[in-house]
Amino acid sequence: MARHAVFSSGAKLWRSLACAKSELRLDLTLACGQTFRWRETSEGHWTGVMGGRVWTLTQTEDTLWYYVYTNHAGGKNKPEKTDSLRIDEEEAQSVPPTPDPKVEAEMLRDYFQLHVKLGDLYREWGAADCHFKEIADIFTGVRMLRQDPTECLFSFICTSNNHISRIQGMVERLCQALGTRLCQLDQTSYHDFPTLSSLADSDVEERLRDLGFGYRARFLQQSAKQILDTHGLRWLDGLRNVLYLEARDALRTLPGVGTKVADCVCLMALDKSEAVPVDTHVWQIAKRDYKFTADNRQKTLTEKVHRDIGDFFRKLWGPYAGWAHSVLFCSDLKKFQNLRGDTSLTQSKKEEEREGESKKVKIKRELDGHEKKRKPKAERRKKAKISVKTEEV
DNA sequence: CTAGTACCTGA
DNA sequence: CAGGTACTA
Repeated sequence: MARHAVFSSGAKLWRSLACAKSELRLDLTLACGQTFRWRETSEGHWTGVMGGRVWTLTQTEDTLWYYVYTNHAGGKNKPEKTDSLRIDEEEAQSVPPTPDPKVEAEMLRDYFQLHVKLGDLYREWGAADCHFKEIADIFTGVRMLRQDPTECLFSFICTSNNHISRIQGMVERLCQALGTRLCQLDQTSYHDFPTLSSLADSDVEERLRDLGFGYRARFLQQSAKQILDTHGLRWLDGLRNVLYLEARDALRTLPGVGTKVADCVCLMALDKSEAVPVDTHVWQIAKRDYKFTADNRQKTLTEKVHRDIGDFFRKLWGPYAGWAHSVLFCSDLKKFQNLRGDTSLTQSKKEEEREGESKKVKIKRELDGHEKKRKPKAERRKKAKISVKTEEV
């Protein structure tokens, strides 16, 4: 049976890419909640599915090492159930992985967006924001992935009212139930992310409910169906070519996709580096570390708070605000607190300040205050027929 | 535009 | 309650 590749016992089977740890930290980038598809299969080794292939990644100080698995699950590599005719046109998309070092290196460069010089950005953010500077030296190399739009969207529909560990399990079950099987390594089988048409099948809601998806099961199936019925297979990918706010509004017409999820997909899959996903957690960060106070002490995360916090961070960090946000987000995750040294002390000091609730510094924000009025979701549906030029391939 | 509430499930 | 969204007052 095939095993997970380990660098120390077969280094010559691996390929490499020059990439400093300051530009990319696999552990932080792959486990900070932007993707739910990678696992640390042995120390420092991360295994997952990307671009229809199974990879194991590891890194040394100046090098990113990768191993691509070629052995398929032989014969029965279809999803458990396929009763859709539309499958065929999609299968053309998932290229059978013929090993090609050039292609694979390029896939990685694209996935990790290595053309973006993270070190330079860190310096800029640190110069503009002293709190960021405190964090930056420890949480280096937190990089935005360029994920597949379909995978990103449907993964994040699962995140509502939910926590990371459970989301990971759900996404795994989703792929297992509806995705093409790629290979098996040790006891683990790896599946591709389901296609839109397999997600749109009418029995999907019930199947996913049985798998513990709760009310999100309906959202997943309905969103897939709505995309195929009213826009088409390539629509999501096409949103990479339109402006941030247009893509965001388009996504929000889908069931189960609100402001937060739309911003996640914009940032993580649609090349909108300025998108800042605001959840309760980010709101806490804004209040605690940036003394951000909404004008009238909002109780809930309203549309206005979303916009104000997003604008605040964009003004502070600039056009890559979404990337900077992910660094702070990562640094605040419980599972990474062990990395903090001295800063955790200043951190707990800040906690105390928050308890005290004594001094509130109002931050001035210029509000353009002109947002288009929104219709109820059901009505918006048809209108979202924004024609989008699909990407030339 | 804000506030409240239901929605699945498992800690 | 948890990294929300949809619907209603």
